[in-house]
Amino acid sequence: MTKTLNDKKAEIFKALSNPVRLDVIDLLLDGEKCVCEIQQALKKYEQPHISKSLAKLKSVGLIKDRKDGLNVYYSLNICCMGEFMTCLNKILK
Amino acid sequence: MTKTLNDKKAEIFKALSNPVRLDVIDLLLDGEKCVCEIQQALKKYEQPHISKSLAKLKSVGLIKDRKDGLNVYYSLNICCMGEFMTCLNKILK
DNA sequence: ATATTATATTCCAATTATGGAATATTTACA
DNA sequence: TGTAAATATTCCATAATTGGAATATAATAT
Repeated sequence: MTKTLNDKKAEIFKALSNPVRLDVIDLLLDGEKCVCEIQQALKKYEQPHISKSLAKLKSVGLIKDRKDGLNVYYSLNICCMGEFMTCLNKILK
Repeated sequence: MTKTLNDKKAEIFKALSNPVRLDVIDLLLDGEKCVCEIQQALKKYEQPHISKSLAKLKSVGLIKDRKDGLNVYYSLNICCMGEFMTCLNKILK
């Protein structure tokens, strides 16, 4: 069965529907980060958990990656994320 | 355990992570609608399914309702929804 | 009171997500 | 080649979501 527009949007929202992955998004809103920096900032989560979170966000196109030696750098791949998060923050404050 | 900001945001995104509920959001972006109008527009889904979809969206504060006789009218309760959907549409086009 | 219309809820089996633990891959450098 | 550091993947038991079917509620009119 072929995916509708809302099927694809639902996948994007599903990728965002997890607090760990939202913690990652928050960090990337501040600019590109390597995995090691993300792990450093989110020490409370296991390394494989963060790695899987990044993979999920990447799989729906929300973030992109770039390799440099041993490091992998991730950054946001969708411009309107910050605006929407700011809006949600206001509503939830 | 007490909910963090990102726990609450995750719940909002979870509510949005379903194509039927996104179909409902699309309709409400056009303005307030009663359940009967939503059912009319989304005939392919069962009535209880639509009712549950509305309940889920309301439970996280994305939409609000208003009763008038036998009818219940729903409308969006978050201003930045349209803007973000437009952004996603562009990316997914 | 009863019937009708509009909407909501409950129950449930099947599917999918979650995160921990162990393991694998990739790159660089001695 | 061998080792270490950075990152990714697989496996798995538990938990959560999904949507259909049946049923319930609420408001109005007769």
